[in-house]
Amino acid sequence: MGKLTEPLGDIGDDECGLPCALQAMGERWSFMILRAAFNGLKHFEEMQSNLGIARNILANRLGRLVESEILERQPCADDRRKIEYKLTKKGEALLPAMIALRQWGEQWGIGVPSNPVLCDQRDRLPVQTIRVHAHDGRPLDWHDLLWVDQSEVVAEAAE
Amino acid sequence: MGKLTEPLGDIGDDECGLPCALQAMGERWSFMILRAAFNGLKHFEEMQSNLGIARNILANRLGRLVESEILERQPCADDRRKIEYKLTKKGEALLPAMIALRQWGEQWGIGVPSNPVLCDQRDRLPVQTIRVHAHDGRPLDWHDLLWVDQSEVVAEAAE
DNA sequence: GCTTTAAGTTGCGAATCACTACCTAGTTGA
DNA sequence: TCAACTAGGTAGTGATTCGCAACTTAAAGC
Repeated sequence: MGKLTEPLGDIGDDECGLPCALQAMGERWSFMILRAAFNGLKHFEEMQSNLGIARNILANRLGRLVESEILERQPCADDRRKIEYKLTKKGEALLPAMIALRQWGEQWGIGVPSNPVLCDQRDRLPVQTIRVHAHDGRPLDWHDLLWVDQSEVVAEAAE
Repeated sequence: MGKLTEPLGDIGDDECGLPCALQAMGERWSFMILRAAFNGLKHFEEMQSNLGIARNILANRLGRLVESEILERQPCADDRRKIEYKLTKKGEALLPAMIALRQWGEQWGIGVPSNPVLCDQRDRLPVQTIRVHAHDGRPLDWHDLLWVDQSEVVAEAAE
């Protein structure tokens, strides 16, 4: 039977958040379902027809996302056949990761910014490309980074 | 048969960069291999023992990442048995997406910032949490966002 | 030469995927 | 009230993929 507790066979977590994130989001369709949720799709049939995913896989993924508390599952009041899937805070927190991935795809896959463009509601101007920023706001690249042991960091940051 | 060109059965791309990104990065181990690359691991055996991934899967994933031009494959000059996998520019550009995912895992999975902490080399202070920013730098949440048609955006941005 | 090492490949059983058909509870409407 | 329809699944089936272990090939090292 489908062990729901450990979908990805033990990706081995030292003390890194990435394996942990992949535990919840590492499967093929997870990001696409999340995108659908961010785009306002709330119901099973909606997602199924929109994504073209197999019904049993969608059911399985939705169950897993609910179990991971990325989505919330609540029966509709007005039509008790319907079930509404909505993003939790934890789910919403995946937005930067999703946008970063999307932007990478735009830039390196499709070649040009895809349509529609993600904008700020306030001024309708496109959002920035997602980057890593230093604490003072400077954008950083890979070669500007360093892994520091937690104890050292706390000491210095407390200054 | 192993069509290498389309690893993830047709995730259906409207005009979004996300499906495109998932085409290259959507498989179980891809992010873990990428993390290894960012951490300086360059060789097959190194990655295999470090990640604990099956040899054939690693070989397959590496081939795919090279094919997607995320990694570059070059024989070592000093020891011609060895092959060096290194990140391309395209691969390095995945850093923000990877860090965003790692930070999400830290915050919502493990619960606390994991060890070691990612810092700026310059001042050894931790980097910011990755977020979506408006063009003027304001951090944005999901509800602050809006999808705008490209034609409209260009017109307004040209101002 | 003989052994070791790096980077794969092959074979096989187990798990996962996608496709289609079926099921069940709630709703509509005649 | 009873047939038809709809939302959200489950079941069965075959094709892929995964993970493990064993084998291969080519280059060093001694």
